[in-house]
Amino acid sequence: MANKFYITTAIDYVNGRPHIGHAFEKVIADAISRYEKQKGKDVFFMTGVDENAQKNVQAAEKEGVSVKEFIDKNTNLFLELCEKLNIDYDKFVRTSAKEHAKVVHKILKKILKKGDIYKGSYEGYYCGGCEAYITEKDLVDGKCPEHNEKPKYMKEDAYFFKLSKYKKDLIKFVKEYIIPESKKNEILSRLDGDLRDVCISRKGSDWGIDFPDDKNYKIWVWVDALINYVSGAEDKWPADVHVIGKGINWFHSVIWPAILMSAGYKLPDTLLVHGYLISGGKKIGKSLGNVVDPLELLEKYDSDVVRYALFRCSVFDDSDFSEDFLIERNNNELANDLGNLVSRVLTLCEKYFDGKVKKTKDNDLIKKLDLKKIEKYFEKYELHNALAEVWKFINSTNKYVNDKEPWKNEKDRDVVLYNLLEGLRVISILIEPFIPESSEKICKQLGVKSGNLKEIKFGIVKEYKVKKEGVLFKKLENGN
RNA sequence: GGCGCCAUAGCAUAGUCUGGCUAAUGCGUCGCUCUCAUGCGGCGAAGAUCCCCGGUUCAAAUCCGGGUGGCGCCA
Repeated sequence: MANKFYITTAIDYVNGRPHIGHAFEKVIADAISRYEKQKGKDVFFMTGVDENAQKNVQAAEKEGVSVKEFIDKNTNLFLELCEKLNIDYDKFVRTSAKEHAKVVHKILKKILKKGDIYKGSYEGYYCGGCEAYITEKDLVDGKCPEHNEKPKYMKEDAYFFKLSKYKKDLIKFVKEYIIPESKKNEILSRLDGDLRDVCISRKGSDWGIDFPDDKNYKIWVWVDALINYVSGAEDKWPADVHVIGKGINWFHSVIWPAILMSAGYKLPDTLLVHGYLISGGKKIGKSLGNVVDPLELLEKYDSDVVRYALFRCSVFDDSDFSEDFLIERNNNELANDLGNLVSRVLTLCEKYFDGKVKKTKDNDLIKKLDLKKIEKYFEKYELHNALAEVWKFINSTNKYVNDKEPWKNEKDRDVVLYNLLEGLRVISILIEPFIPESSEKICKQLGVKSGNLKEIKFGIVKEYKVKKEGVLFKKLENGN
């Protein structure tokens, strides 16, 4: 199984429509997944939704529909998002599935057997938005700062998980687990302090998974949700990469590994913590009126255009994202740099050789590609840097056309054009993880099959028979 | 309140760990230029007290101390 690669995204709450951050996360995982496939790995890519959260119940009540109806409707929107974004996932999990509950029970029973769960009582403020207890000192004006709602004061008997027991093991594990460094340090500094046991049961709800052997309680939704990574693909476990947003770092960095340690499961290899997309320097939120709806974007723009704009954001740092940003990237980079390059090369081939270009020697174009650097960026999951490096080669190729002036220099025109076609073929491979549809379109016009990483070298195609087919990227009007 | 991160042209960033040529790149602006191409490509120019004050050093964007401003994490 050395060749297997199991990657997941977080599972999304379905208490509302998908927002642009969901799209960002899926696209990151998709690019990694596609790249690993190009490397020849046996990839399994899982994404999905968390349907057992209490906030789904509240949101459904607000709309006056049944919970089931409500989550089905919203889950469909997340499925639609994946489809329109061209997310090449292998499985879409839903935590309302029966098999999921079975695995949750299986794992909880193992933890019970290990003696890591005990009954105690809990007293404190509970925020429905966080679905967690928060301490009094964190309240701002008596409200949860994250969700801007008043937490309820609760006192109840509850089941606790002996998280504190795993402190030492967690510190050791986390050092090799979290990317990037800054997010790792945040967790390490928290682990450096007191690590309290965590309450893992909830009373007074009829939504969610029953606690094993005690129907008075439901399992805390976070425990339930995390186990999706195992229940959704038991034969694929452990995961190679979990892709998550920075808001749920603690649950994935500490609680999740501790559950696995206790239950005697293997641990995941890497936790990739990405940043948030922001707008005008501010967090995107309904109250600020700066929400970017990915499904609306995908109505207006091709999936590759949306994907490309997302990849131009830093994976780890918060980045500004807006429709104007997308339009600019489309016009300057997709249309002018890449689209125009494909167009000019193919026109030259058709004009001078009727589209037929034979293999020649003397390659000087591909030398300008720094593949090692791109691979290095991918290994570190710095997708934005990998993409920038790919674009450098696209720009070098444009410069090569200018320098060689094949419309003027007849004598080595065939050599220059063969080099350019090989360059386009290599580009089609390099851009595939990011903008797969465009990659496919380029291959089609070149008359070749889409390639893998091993085929990034000069002289693979003996003769090209190319056919130009329209433009790759249309220019977009601003503010339409 | 505790711990941590950041501050570089109009904008977005690299460079800081391992101090050293006229501080780099992209967008934007301006100029020149090609004509194969999607009014596109290529070349060039202008534009920065590298947040402030002080220290270490032959030499500081880089290291140290203090200040200011912004951000993150805190069960």
